[in-house]
Amino acid sequence: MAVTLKDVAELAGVSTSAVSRTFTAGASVSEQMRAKVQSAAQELGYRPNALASSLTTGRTKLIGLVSNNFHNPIFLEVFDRFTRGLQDRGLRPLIVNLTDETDPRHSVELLLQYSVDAVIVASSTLPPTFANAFRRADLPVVHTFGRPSSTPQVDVVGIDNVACGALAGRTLRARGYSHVGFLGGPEDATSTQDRLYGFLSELDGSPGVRVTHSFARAYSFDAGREEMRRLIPEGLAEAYFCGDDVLSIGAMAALRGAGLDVPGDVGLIGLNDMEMARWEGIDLTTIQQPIGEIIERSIDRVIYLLDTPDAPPDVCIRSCVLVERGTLRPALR
Amino acid sequence: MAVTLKDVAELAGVSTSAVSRTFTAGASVSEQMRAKVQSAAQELGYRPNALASSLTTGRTKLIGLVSNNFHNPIFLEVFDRFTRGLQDRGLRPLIVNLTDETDPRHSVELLLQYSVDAVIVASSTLPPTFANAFRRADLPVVHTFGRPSSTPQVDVVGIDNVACGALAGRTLRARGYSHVGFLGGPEDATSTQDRLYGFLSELDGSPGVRVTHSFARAYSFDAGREEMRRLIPEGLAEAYFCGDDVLSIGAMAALRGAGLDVPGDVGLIGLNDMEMARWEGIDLTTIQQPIGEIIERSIDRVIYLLDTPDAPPDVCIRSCVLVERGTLRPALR
DNA sequence: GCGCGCAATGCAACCGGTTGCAAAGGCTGG
DNA sequence: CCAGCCTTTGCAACCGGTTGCATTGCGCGC
Repeated sequence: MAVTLKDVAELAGVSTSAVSRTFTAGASVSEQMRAKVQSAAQELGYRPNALASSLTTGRTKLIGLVSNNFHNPIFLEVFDRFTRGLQDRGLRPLIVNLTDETDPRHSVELLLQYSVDAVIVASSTLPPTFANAFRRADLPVVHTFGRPSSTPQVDVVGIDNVACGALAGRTLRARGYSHVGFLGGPEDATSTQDRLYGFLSELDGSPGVRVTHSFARAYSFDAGREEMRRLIPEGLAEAYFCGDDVLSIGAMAALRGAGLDVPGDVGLIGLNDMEMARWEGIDLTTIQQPIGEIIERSIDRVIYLLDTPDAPPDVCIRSCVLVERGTLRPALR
Repeated sequence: MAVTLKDVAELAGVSTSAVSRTFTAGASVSEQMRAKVQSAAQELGYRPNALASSLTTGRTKLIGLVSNNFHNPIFLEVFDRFTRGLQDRGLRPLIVNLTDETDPRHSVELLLQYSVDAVIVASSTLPPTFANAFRRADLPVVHTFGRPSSTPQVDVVGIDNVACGALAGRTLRARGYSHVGFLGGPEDATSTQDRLYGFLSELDGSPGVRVTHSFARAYSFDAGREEMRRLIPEGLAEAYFCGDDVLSIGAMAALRGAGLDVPGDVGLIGLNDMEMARWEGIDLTTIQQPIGEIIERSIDRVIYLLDTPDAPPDVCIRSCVLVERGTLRPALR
């Protein structure tokens, strides 16, 4: 069995309170006492039980990390940064992998049972209602990659997808493409809807630019490839703004597989700037989402909410920039 | 504040024991009692506190999941399967992201503080001593993707890397390549060493087959690309067995970037068969590791160890098969 | 009608810590 | 030398559950 507070107290010949205080920052303990306790603790190899102490302190330092993006390579980066960022700050991520089968409500109950201190929902495809459910259970929650709102129910950290759509539209227009396409992610995702809206609004009224759009069933390579293969016989646009990078890479594979050149015959622009976008052989022109900043901010915000549970929901939008690589033709001049 | 057992007991007008038993499978409770308690619990929205109960039961249902592979796309699949598999069985993964900076001992202490019931170490690059550290702390541990041993200190589930190396060697020989190369992962990883050993042993004494080898600094795209670029001016082998798929893809990018054709000028064979290996445009011939089976087995084994902590360490080896795609020339005939 | 066995229930101790409160001790200043 | 204050320490209650044990009550057979 594990070494307990009591064992240490006995060995040191002091009360359990003294031992507890030795391991509690800012408690009133004399130097001798601390030394005595620590040597006893050392000798026994004592480690305080974080879960037991959570009972009285009300803090578990456990943070629920909920996502449904376990198939998108970008998630590797997201996940790496979240786990590192949390553990660097003494917090532990408790992962919930949302699959199609799992009932969303179930994840709320689950995280409540483990008394997580807060929840991070990391997904651009989950509806706002999902994050709200945690809020209703009185859990601080941050929706990372969520849709910005002027009347937010929960904290949101993310990007302005409408602006990204517009940026993509502007970029394609500047390249002189006269027929551009939007090859979106799942139609019901808010990120898809917003990007399309921005894209269309930007190009609406641009003389001589025709815009078409369609949707892939998911943010995935296969979905991008399938949708592009479907489009080829129907007649292609000159360039596509794809839902995200992995979708773009799928679309690129379909195009090249059909003997078409990118960017010679068809241009592509993605969104995310995941690591793979830089790979030689892919070299995708894309809109960069500042993942690192978004995640840092999400963690900082979650920590703030721990001490300020009643803080009004805040929305933090980071701006995106174009990363020029090799899948669009050069700008007109 | 959250609803507690006591609140429910009060509302239902029964003892706290009765409420506790209602939520404990196999406890002695009458039907009326259960109904009464459940309706009270329902009314208050009561959820038992898993952490509090762990104090007396000694079970947290938390499983430490430790890895250092957060940059390899294969880990997406591994991670997805582990988190799903565990949660489907009512267990919660507690992630530890091992970075170069973090002291390995720290992760032991951390998981002990959270009283995890067991630990899964998912990595082919961590040394066996790492997993042993958990064992010494009396935690059941399974080393997934670990090196098989005839005198294991901990449970291991994985593949026979020596056999994989041999399979790769046989495959290349059957294709009639007369100069083959091993482009391994990090030299200090046991998986790299074993694959090289199997590869060399298999080809040793094959008349007319010359073998060279070198190592990339990591299992990553960039490392594979770098190493292949370094090899190009030095003179290439006709085909390479690469440390894993992502390394192969990096090597492929370097070759194609240098104007060489795969498999026309240089053949490639990888290991893992990650999702990306199937992508059009990659179409990598590779040795398939049965990830799904390995992970299922790891989880089953961990669950077994929960009830049988003193079970002698067991080694489970799954066999690998060649997946023929488009990066090797056809077999001789 | 009585004794017995069994199922259902409550009491209270306990899991491993934390913390308010009061007592003890040391130090200060007068 | 004493009063008073502050620091240090221990006691005991408590966090939210679980469980061994004793008690109660019921149904049954004779």
